[in-house]
Amino acid sequence: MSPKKVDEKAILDAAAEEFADKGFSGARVDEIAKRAGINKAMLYYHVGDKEELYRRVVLNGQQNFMNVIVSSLENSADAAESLTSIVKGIAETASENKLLPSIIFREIAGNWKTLPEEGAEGIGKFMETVRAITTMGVEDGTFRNIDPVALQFMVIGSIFSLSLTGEVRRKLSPDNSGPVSPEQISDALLDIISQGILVKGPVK
Amino acid sequence: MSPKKVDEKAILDAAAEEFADKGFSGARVDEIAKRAGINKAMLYYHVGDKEELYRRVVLNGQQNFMNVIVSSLENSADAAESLTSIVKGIAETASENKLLPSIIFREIAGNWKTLPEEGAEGIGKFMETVRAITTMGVEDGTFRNIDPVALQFMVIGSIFSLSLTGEVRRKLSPDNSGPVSPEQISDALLDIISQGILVKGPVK
DNA sequence: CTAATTATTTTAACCATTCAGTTAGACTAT
DNA sequence: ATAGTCTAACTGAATGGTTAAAATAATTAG
Repeated sequence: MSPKKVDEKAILDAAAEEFADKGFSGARVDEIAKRAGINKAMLYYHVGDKEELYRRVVLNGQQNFMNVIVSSLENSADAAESLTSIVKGIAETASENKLLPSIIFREIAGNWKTLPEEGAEGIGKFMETVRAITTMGVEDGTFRNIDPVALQFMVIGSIFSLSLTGEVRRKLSPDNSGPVSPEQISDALLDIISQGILVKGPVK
Repeated sequence: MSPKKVDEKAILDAAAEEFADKGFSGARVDEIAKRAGINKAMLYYHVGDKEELYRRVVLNGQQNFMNVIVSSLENSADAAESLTSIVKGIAETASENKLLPSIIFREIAGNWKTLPEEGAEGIGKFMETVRAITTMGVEDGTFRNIDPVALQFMVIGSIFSLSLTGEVRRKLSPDNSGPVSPEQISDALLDIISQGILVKGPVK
């Protein structure tokens, strides 16, 4: 077995970028090859066809998120801490790696029709995890009796839309762009989620 | 000027469905024609090319949303009421009409590259409106000092992701699917947004 | 009112291009 | 020589868009 000249990671990175930008049907295999600086045929030789590229890219991204989530849970004592940690982790991961958020947003938009089997499985696992946290929080009295699924989609929908639009917002109105960095995003989100928006005490 | 035989609305409805399902690049003009029950050439004759179809469909959907928002604001006395009314209105519109949510989600995913000029403008107006509400709420002391943009994306990201995934969630786990109807969605969202998730009083 | 004429609407077949995927063979290292 | 790595050029299918002519409706002439 001789060493491969072509860096497989470079191909997958290029594919990730292209899929994130254009979606599965919009992505061009020639463009992926070009971004990776190789001949298109190499792409088929080393990785496989367009669907295989997509599968690999989705799985990679999913693994990133699952790692963050799992380690968040391991290092947290109670539900509130878990949620905080997960939100921070997701925001962080989403900012480094816009590919999965954008893919998931597209899949949501298109009713999960392009998603490979393994992808659906990973997302299912993520959903269960968040639900577990919320349920735990409700049962031990830390959280009010809220809908776990609603919270789950609030978290993911909010973080992903904030992460994906950060750059554009900053470009369009640099002074008034709202949260852009992962820290800003998770802070803003956690503040609203945990405290709500209403003033509770007597209005001064 | 003789009356047109082909119903333009039927074409736009078909286009909306196809674009919502597959996105701009995934959508097939032949499929749109088929869904509308007409010959493909008719589509070019009566409406225009693929981009024109997209433009029209996006504008239509945007108008829907703007109508809801404007009438929400007219009939509301203060910021809290406005927000409640807007959330309900958006949830309602998003459920009847999944096309704009899915288009917006795709545009967010792809950094607004496919969106026609007029579309960007409409979305900008929507953003300003929500920001105005939040700012008002903060200034009159109804809301805490929260980030308006963060709230805006929480609202839109949450409602859209909940609306778009409602069917799938119900299909996957009928008993534990979370909010599906527009009422359920807006109630759940408003509950969390306004109250937060944490138990405020002493834990029993 | 009917026939001829003109204008509009519809269709089937077609064209041109894009694009995923292939192949035959060149190059390189062992 | 042999096995693995790479490339330019190609192929076939899909698809956006066109067109020439048929069908239908509207208008006018007799």
